[in-house]
Amino acid sequence: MTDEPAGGGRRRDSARSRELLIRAAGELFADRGFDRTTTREIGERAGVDPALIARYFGGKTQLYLAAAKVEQGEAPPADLLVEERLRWLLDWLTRRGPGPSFQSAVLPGDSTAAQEAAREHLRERLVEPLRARFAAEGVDRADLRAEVAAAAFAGVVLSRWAGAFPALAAAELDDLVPLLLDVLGAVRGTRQADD
Amino acid sequence: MTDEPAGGGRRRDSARSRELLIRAAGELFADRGFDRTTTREIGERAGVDPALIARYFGGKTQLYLAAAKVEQGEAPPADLLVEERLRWLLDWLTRRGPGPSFQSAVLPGDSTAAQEAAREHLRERLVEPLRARFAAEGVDRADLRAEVAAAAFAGVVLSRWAGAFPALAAAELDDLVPLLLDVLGAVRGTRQADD
DNA sequence: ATCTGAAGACATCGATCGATGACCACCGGC
DNA sequence: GCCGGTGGTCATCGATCGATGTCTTCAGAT
Repeated sequence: MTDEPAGGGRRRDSARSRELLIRAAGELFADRGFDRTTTREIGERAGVDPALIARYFGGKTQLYLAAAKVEQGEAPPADLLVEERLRWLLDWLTRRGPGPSFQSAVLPGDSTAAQEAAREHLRERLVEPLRARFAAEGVDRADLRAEVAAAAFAGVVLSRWAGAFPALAAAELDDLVPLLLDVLGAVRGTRQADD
Repeated sequence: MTDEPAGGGRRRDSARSRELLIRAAGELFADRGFDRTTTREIGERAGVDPALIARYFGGKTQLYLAAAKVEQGEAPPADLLVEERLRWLLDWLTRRGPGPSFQSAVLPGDSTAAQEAAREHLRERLVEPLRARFAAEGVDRADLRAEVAAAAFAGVVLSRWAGAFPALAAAELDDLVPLLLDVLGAVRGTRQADD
């Protein structure tokens, strides 16, 4: 938190090491997911000995939880059907990577503790705002519609990051946002289009 | 290929072992993905020694490719905007699991050979029919729209299988199909709705 | 100057996984 | 009734990864 008044940067600083580990872990988890990220990679990127992960956090899983908590502070809940929110979230995800929250939605059987935390995170941030909106709009099956929209959004975000679809990966935000607004909005039922 | 005329079931039959391995591998890969499936699991489920995987196929990756080829024969390309096609595919995926084809769309960096084969499979089966349809309908950016629809569909299918979203996981096909038709169709642009 | 506890570096363990190769059992042909 | 080849079993290797424990180094109090 507080910068060190003594100049030159101190060499022995557990708080700083902790922070470096959390930052590196957040980036790597966001990029590769939980399983495919090794503690050795995290340590290397952070410039910190991987053994300190066990020392400071208790293990890889707890480090993940700590990183997820930090990430949660950065990304508030967002109603995907509000253009500026959608754009901001999409931009944030494009720069930072989708993170294990999204991957957890889509993959069976991550390490259970991390898995459940990530899914809860996702439900709070994405599904619940949509569900509340649909319920307020009087749409039936608000929960199902909200979940379908969130799942579709997750699919698009993850595919875009993974690079499986060339045009999607290369698409500009300005092209993607209106397209996604259409798609996600259609979860209410295009046929009757109550708006 | 040819069934054994000598009754009682033969005990030494490499063709049958191969087939059992492919079937078990297809199920497990579909359920857990490539990385999270071990050759030991495959062997156990198939009732065949895992060492035979290397013998008959050359390795886990080649076994995956063989299983994917079989799966490809079962699931022909499908235009997601045709209700019966969508329903059939959704039902097939619900029973069998999404398979690594879908997971590959969404995850960065599987084992490269398998990864690329799975993605190619997906592009042929899902994206191309949609792209052709959109192009025929005169919609601009047909490729991007087709990829967004495929990505969204992948997200829904994977989430449903993974069970992250309770209402989605519990939803009946009859409720899901019309909802998905709306969502995927909206990729053409709800606002101007050229239909 | 000395002592002490925290911070960090290093070696290594135990488990897992894919793959390999040696070995055994059976079947058909001569 | 030996014999060769095929199908199958088994022990084990090498690599990877998370975790643990020990040793060293340094900062600050006395």
